[in-house]
Amino acid sequence: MGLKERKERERQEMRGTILKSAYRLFVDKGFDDVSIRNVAEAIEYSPATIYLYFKDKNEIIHALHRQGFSLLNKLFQPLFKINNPFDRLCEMGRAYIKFAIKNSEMYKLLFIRSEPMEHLASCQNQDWDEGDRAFDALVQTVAQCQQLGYFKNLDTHQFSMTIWSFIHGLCALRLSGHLGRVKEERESNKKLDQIMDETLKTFTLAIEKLKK
Amino acid sequence: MGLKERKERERQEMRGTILKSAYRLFVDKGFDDVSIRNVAEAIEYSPATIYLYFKDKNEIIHALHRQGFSLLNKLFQPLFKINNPFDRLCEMGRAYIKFAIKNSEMYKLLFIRSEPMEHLASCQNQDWDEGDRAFDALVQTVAQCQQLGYFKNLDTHQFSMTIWSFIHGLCALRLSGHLGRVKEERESNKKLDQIMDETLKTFTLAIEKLKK
Amino acid sequence: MGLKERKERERQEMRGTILKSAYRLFVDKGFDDVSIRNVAEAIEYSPATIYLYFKDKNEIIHALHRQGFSLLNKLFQPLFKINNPFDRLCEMGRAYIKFAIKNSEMYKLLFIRSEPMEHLASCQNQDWDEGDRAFDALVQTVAQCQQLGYFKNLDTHQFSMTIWSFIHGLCALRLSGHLGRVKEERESNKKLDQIMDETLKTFTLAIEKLKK
Amino acid sequence: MGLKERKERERQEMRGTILKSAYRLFVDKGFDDVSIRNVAEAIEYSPATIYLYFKDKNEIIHALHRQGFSLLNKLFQPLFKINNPFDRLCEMGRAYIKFAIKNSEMYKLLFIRSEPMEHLASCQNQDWDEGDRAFDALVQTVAQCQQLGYFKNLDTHQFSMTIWSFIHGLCALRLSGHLGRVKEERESNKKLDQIMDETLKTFTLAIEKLKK
DNA sequence: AATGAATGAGGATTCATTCAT
DNA sequence: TATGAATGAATCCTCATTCAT
Repeated sequence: MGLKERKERERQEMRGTILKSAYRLFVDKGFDDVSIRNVAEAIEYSPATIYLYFKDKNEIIHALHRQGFSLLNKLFQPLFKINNPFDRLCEMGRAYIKFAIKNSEMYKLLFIRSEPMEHLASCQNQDWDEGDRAFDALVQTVAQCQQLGYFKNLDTHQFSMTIWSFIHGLCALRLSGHLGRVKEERESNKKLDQIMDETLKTFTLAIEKLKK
Repeated sequence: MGLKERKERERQEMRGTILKSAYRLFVDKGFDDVSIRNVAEAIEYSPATIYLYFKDKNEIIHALHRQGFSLLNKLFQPLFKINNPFDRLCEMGRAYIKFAIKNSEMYKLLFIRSEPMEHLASCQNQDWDEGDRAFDALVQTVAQCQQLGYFKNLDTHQFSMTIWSFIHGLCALRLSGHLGRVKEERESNKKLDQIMDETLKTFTLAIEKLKK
Repeated sequence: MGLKERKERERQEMRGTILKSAYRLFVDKGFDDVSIRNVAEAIEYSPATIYLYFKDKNEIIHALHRQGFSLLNKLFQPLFKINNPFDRLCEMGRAYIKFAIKNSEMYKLLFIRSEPMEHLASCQNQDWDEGDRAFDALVQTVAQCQQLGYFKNLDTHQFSMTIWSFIHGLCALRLSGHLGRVKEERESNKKLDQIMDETLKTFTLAIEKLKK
Repeated sequence: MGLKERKERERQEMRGTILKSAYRLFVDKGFDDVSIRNVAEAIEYSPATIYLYFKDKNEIIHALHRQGFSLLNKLFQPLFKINNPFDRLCEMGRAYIKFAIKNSEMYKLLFIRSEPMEHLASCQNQDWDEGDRAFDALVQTVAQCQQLGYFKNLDTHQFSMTIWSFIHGLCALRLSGHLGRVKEERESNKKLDQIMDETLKTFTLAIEKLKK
């Protein structure tokens, strides 16, 4: 009994070690520098060993994907202490953006690269709790806003999608380098963070007006 | 006289052939499978030949990049026949989305991948007309909307950024595969196009209300 | 126990095989034809395999470099049995020349090509024992000669450098093909070995006179 | 008549242009950056054009080789104004070293690389005036020194070879990077020029003593 | 006289993966 | 459980050279 459990525990620890190392490579060097070899080297094991814990590279990426969403959910959790749902919504937006900037490579993995979602789709596993949970946090908050009169006459789910689209778009433009290339911004020498901040504020201002 | 011109024409044709082939690889196999070797193989030339027409891989990608923006601008142009700026704005959104869906790999190249923008940044060429022109089309239309009383009290440029962020985000979520994974959508078996349509409509509805 | 050692031995054998093969390519085709590909082909392994034993091409060259110096030192060692330092000096010269002629490509690697020294300089490793040892053998012998009254009033180190310069120059001219092109030698149909011998003798004769 | 001559003159001018460009590449970027392509690019002609003036790359290198020797001879010429042959000998040494340092890549071509001499040997052309002339300058000066009592009882030709060997060796060690790696020099932080200077002085001092 | 077009061969590396041990 | 050994397939890119025009 105990032996089997210990084995299993050790196995999970090793998986953890591998993922941690892969994650660091991600953050430090970017997506393309996460190779089985590099990961193995970093944890001072042989590449072949990695294959004892993960079927292939996709599985590692997928695991990181799940970790990333888990982290994102953790970031959202404390925001539920904020009672005013509109304030909370704003803070969620800020937290999301902050996450995207601070963990840009991870963000790319979670939301921009299509490989992980394709992998997910190809799995038999139909549900995907972590992803749903993050979006649910948004939907609930939007719903609560509506109870206070915000976003009247707009479908809760649709409007949540709208918000997510906006905020993801803003992050994506930043990470792809487009934000810095817009002529007006370029010429005014604004910092990227400032541009994002102002655009977020504009959006906030706009949707705030949708109150009856 | 004619000889020189013919040579030049042939040269341009060859460049075109290479680009077309590169683009097809894009569409068929994705960004990462566009290699000089692959392109050369596809057009049945030696890899070295490619280098007679393009300095390096970046230049090929950059050329496709420009082609893509040029195409996008062409799609926007006829919309200026629409007199009502708000209607035009809506149509621009639809055209943009349609472009992103129909030419998804191209869209990824234009707006999602960071390589092309990095290349652009590394060039001495400070200006980037095609990109500016596309965004200008949006800014102008927003400005005209404001003259009709839309989006009052919002900065023109900022609000244009907001719109672009939203619509790009929507396209990006679609292309990364996220749109199809949202639980509610999944369960209602909606088609992706429909989801995008509805979300766009919601956004349109929302900003339409920002009229004094 | 034994397994680990066997593995290690096999590893060293493989390294040896690679180096031997690289060396043969050196001798047969010259420095520039030593490529990873060539080496791999010669030992009938894949190029990638080479990288399991050597970090990169430089490391192979460096290893050969060390082997060469090691061999040179071995050739000098028995000469210390010769008690008379001046006689020993002469024999060292002869041995050096013999080495350069017999292992001409190796000599080029050790003393003529600049790549290995550049590699050495780029290493963090400040010391370079094998090289120092070879030169020390010369310096010590010169010092002992001076104790017997040779080379009076000349700085030991400086004079050692002088001797090395001369003898290296002689070898280098031989290996670059200049020795055979000097008109007088050409016309008298002297063999290259003879020319070197006579020049060495002249030098010996000259410095022998520097005795008080 | 005149037409034929003009054509020939133009031909020589073009050869000159090519060589000048090749020479600059040499000096600026080193031996390995002299490629037909690079040369052609530098003079803004097509690579194929080069082949109208030179059979192949070897012929270009050979031509540069001759130019180099011609330059060296030009450097020696004014030294014949110095009446005292021993002084002249010393100055020749200094000039030679200066040339080697200032035009290191050219020096490598002239005296270190074996390709040019191999090419020379493979030509039907048995004589090689420029090379002979440079060495003759040395032999003559040595002979004149001997008439003043220097280097008594030493064969003129042999001793000239000795001197050349020494001085070439010194230059060669410098260019291969060995000079900077000798432990004692390394530790005393001497500049390379200084090391060469001191070694040359020691040699001069030594052979000066060979006077009856 | 000049060249545009073309290429085969080759350069150093890196990768994900497999398999016998 | 772990790994050392191995590789085929890729990557971008450069070269000297030829030949029809």
